[in-house]
Amino acid sequence: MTPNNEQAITSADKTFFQLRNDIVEGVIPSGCKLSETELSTKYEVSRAVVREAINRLATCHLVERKANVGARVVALSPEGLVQLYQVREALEGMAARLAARYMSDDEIAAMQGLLDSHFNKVKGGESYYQEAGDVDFHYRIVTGSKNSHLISVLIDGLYHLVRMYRVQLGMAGPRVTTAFDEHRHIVNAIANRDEELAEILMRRHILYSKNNIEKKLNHA
Amino acid sequence: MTPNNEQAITSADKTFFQLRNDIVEGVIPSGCKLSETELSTKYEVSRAVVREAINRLATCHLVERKANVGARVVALSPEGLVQLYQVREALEGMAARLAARYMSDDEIAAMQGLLDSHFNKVKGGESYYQEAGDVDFHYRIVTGSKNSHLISVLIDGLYHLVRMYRVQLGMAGPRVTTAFDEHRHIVNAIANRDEELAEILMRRHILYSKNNIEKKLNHA
DNA sequence: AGAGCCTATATTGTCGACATTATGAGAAAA
DNA sequence: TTTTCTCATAATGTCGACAATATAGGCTCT
Repeated sequence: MTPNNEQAITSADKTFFQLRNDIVEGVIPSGCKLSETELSTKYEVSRAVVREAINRLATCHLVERKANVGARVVALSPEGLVQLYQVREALEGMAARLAARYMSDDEIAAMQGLLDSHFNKVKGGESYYQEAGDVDFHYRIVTGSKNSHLISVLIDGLYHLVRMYRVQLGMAGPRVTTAFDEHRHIVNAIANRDEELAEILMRRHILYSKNNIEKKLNHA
Repeated sequence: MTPNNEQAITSADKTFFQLRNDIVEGVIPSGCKLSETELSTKYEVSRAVVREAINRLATCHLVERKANVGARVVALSPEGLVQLYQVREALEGMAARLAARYMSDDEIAAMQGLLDSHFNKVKGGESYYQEAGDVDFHYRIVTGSKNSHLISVLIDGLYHLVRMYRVQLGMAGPRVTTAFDEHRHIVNAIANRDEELAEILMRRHILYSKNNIEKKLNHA
């Protein structure tokens, strides 16, 4: 489960979160049309709140909207995945660089502790912690950048799309231990305040990750 | 003037564009509260369309919205500017890399021609073409990346904020000839299909640009 | 007088109805 | 049979009204 700091206060929030989850998890399949009236009856809210929720989904690139026509859930494609990871590489590379610059010593220590616990769990066979651990790791780096643009684009936007690809392509995925090693090296670079290395390692990490997921996509 | 490919078809579009322009140009000052009822009477549209427009402005980070309270135009700050340029550096660096990979020879030739014409104009003393030329240059690189995420985040989002800083800090700015040289080198790298160099040069170009604008901001 | 509560007011959030636009079925003409 | 025009229908876009919430000002109590 993705870290849930965001809490719904308005009704549109709730609808947005629910819709987003249903789309990411594939409950609402890719390419499906989102009818405002239909959803408003289904979720028992006004069409206005459904409309606002759909607009927000559009800014996340989870749905595509055409004026006077409606909104459809985005189609997943190899090109879309490549483009997504190109942006991730740029943005998370910068995030790692800034994390090396701005994270407090305490934050770094906490992240190291997190990695240790994950390592032990994976070593102990609890492989289902893998994705949560990966998400948590990237999440901390991004927030560690202290850059609100970076944070919002990645956490509010791209990460949900990434997860959508992962879920709908059935990525229970291997690459556990190797990813952990990469995480470890990145954290070390950050702990050493080596901005350059942190960025490079993060970019390579994401490139590997892309290649891994791409392989699966082409075989499916 | 920023390249206007986007055309308003719905009434909410028109209101959004108008509001965005008024905010960027400083007609609606930084930090100002955006009252839905007030704007709806002013622009002679329903509150619903104003609401939608404000929501879109929020996704551009041009206004900040709090539930049950309202929206305010973002405050400009040195930290905000630095963060903005950090993201630009990452994203446009990647855009230059991808432009070197994906732009067609025709597109590159056209961009070289554009630079030539700008160079002649600036040499001829028409320095007021400077900003339009700069915008056009960056615009072409970004679209040349063929990456829809990159394009939307930069062109629909960050560029308006960048322009807001420029306008409201009175950047008629120098740095004309040096920026042209940097542009020239970037285009050369792209023409040579040298992805690595294109990215590095673009990142440095944006760093210089940031330092230049930062200097002005601290003196003001 | 000052602190805390409470009410009045204005703003945002939500709703249902109407207006406008896209789309498909069906009829008429070639 | 195919094409094109028309129109019915269903969706989105827009609107004004009502409900819920935050804020400011005054009032009470100490």
